[in-house]
Amino acid sequence: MSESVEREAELLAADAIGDVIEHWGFRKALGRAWTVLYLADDALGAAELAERLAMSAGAVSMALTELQRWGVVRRVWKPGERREFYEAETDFWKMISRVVHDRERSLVGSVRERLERSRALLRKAPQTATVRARIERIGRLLSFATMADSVIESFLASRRADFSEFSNLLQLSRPSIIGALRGRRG
Amino acid sequence: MSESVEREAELLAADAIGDVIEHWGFRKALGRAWTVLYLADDALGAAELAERLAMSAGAVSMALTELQRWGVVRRVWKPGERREFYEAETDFWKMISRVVHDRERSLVGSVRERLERSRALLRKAPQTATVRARIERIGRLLSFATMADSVIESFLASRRADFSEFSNLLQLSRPSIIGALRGRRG
DNA sequence: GTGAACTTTCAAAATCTTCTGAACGTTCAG
DNA sequence: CTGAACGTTCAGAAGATTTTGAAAGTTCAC
Repeated sequence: MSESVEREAELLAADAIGDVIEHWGFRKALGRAWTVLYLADDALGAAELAERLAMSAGAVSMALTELQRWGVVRRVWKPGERREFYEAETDFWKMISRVVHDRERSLVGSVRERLERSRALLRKAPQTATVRARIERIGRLLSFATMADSVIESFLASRRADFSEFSNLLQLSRPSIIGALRGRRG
Repeated sequence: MSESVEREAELLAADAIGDVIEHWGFRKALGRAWTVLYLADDALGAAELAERLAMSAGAVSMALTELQRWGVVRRVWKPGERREFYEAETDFWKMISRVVHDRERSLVGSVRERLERSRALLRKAPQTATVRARIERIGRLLSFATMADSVIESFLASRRADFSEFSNLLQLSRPSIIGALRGRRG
C-alpha cells in the first residue's frame, strides 16, 4: 500500500517536471523519464522505466536516446549486469547551459540570418518612404536579436547560475538600449 | 515587380519571427501576423492581413483575438471607416514582460504546487532510506523552482530590460546557491 | 556457432493541434 | 426594414507529432 503512495508521489513529480520540459519545447515523456531517474536511488534499466511510466519499450528507448543526446542522462555500466542502466544528470546548471547553447543559439542565428536577408532585399528595392520605414523596423528587430544573442553568449561564457543576482542586474538602467527597446512607430 | 520583392521581404521576416514565437510556445501564425502588422506603415484591417499571409478569415480572426489577449496587438479605430484596424505593440519590453508574467509565472506556480503535493505524500509514508532520499531530491527541485520564481518576480518588478548587464550578473558567484544547483547524488 | 536477453528502429496508428470555410452575429447606410 | 460589409465561431478537415508494437539488431554466455 505504501508502495503505491510512493508511486503516486513519483508520478506527480514526474508529470510536473514533464510540463516544465514540454514548456521548453521537448516532449513531455522526456521530462517524466528524467524525473523518475532523478528520484531513483540508483540507476534504472529501460524496463523499469517502462514499467513505472507505463510506456512502451520503444518509447523509453527513444526518450533515453534523446535525453543522452542532450547530456541530461548518462548510461552507466554495472559490473556483472548485462543490460544497461541509466541515471539522471543532477547538475541543473550543466543541463540548462547545454540546452540553451544548442537550442536558443541556433534559433537566434537563423532568425538573424533571415532578417538580414529580408533587409537586403528591401535595400535593393526603390527607396520609397514605406520601404525606408520598413528597413528601419527590421533593423530594430535585428538589434533585438543581436542583443539576445549576446545575452546568451555571456550567459554561457560565464558558466555561473546565480540567478538571484538578477534583481541587481535589472536595477541598472542603460537608457540607450532601453530606448531602442521601447521603439515607437515612427 | 518591386511590389513582389517587398512582399517577399515581408514574408521572410514574418516567418523568422514566427519561428521565434513558436519557440516560445505560441502558434507560428501569431508571430507572422504580428510581424506584418509591425512592419506595416499603418494599421491594417483583418482582410489585408488575410491576403498578405494567405490565411483564411477565420484564422486571422483567431490570431488577432489571441494577440490582443496578450496585449501585443491593439485594435484601432479609424474615423469614417466601418471596419476595425489593428496595429502591433512596438515596445518589446512590454510584450516580453507580459508574456513572462502570464505564462512562466503560472507554470512555475503549478509545478511548485505539484512538487509540494508529491513531497507531502512521501512525508506521510514510512520513512525508509529510499523515501527520505526522495524527499530530499524533491526538495532540490523545489528550491530550483523557488529560485526560478523569484528570478521571474524580480525581473518583472524591475521593469527594465537591459539584458546587456547579464554578464556582470553572471560573474558574481554565490557559492551557496551554486552548490545547491550542483547537487550530486547523495 | 546458437539462443536468450536486451535494445533500437521504424511504419502504421493514435492523438493532438491548427486551419478552413460556411454559417451566424452585428452594425450601419439607405 | 433590408442588405451589404465585416467579424466571429466552430465542426470537420488537414496536418503534425507522438506512441506503439513487432521485427531487426546487438551482445554475450555457453
